Amino acid sequence: MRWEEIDSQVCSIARALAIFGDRWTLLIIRDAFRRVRRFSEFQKSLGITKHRLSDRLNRLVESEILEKRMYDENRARYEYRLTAKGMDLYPILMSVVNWGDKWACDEDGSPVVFTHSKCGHECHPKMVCDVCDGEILATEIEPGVGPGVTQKVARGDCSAALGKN
Amino acid sequence: MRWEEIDSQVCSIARALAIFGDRWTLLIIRDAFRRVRRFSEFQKSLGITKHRLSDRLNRLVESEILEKRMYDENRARYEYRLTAKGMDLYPILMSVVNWGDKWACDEDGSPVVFTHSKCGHECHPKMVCDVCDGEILATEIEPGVGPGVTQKVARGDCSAALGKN
DNA sequence: GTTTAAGGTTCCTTAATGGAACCTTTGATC
DNA sequence: GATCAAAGGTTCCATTAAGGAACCTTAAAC
Repeated sequence: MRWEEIDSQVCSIARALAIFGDRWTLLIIRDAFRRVRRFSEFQKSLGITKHRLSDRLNRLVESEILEKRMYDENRARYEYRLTAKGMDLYPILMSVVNWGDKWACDEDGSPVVFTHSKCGHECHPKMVCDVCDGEILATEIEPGVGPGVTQKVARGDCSAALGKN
Repeated sequence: MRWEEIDSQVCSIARALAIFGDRWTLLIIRDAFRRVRRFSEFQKSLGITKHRLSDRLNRLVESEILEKRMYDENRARYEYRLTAKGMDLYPILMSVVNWGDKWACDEDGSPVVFTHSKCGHECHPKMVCDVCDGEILATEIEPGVGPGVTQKVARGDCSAALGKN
């Protein structure tokens, strides 16, 4: 299978990674959350080539994760801002930060700390079950076939074997 | 900057993505959580070429996310299993699933649903503040410079400008 | 003694990336 | 009014990564 075909898998991870699972894209999104908005700012922050940045920004606009907005009519200058779809990527970045802080850090500690303005405290986000509020652990979660598969099988769109994905 | 140099940034996201932020790697980890363990199983599940899979598995073993364990002494057959460091990637995958279910799904719904064995209910993981238990929203989190930067600046290891990263 | 399977490696072609140079429009500078 | 710089790109080319097929090795299976 080619990389471009991975979004044909009936899997939310594969479909999501088809959008932002390549080099640079998540770093661009990280910068967008830091209020980086202009082409040259992204380029400076990332050190990516203009060509590559242009390509990635266009793909993110196509995917509706960023929107391109003109901020200077005379000079046709644009900025890129997160859409609602893009803002929803926040928990992904936070969980990456958490992992990085724990496993990819030097002895000095976390480069960035986060304050939860709602409660006023420095916080370490954690993932919990929306039903019982218990922390999510890999060993306590049992995956099962969902409607995205059963519906297709019922219609004969795909074989039952796809349930694995 | 070259992609291989991104882990030189004083940023947990960059350091983490240097490990698993390329094509295929997170999908391999996804499969590992599904109890895929053998070379041929990964290959079958992903459709990736043997060459590429070999490269990615070796890198994951080097990064101590997977460990290579012999399961047949006679034939020198190995399996790849998640380490503690690898198991800790679970929240990242869950947040990717959540996003994919919401934004990269067809009308049929989620391909996979998750049951929290601890409470017995189907659950949708959410990210909360470990202090006040309120849900984490991008607009309510204020990032600040952490010890990973201030320590380095204090020692003169890097300029104060790095605080941005 | 020929096949088969697991778990790779080698070799070659095609696609993605990195780096530099160049382009266009406007506003500022001399 | 000519020149220069900045934003926001595009073009071109060399290098690196990915995809595909063929091949290798070992031991068990037929």
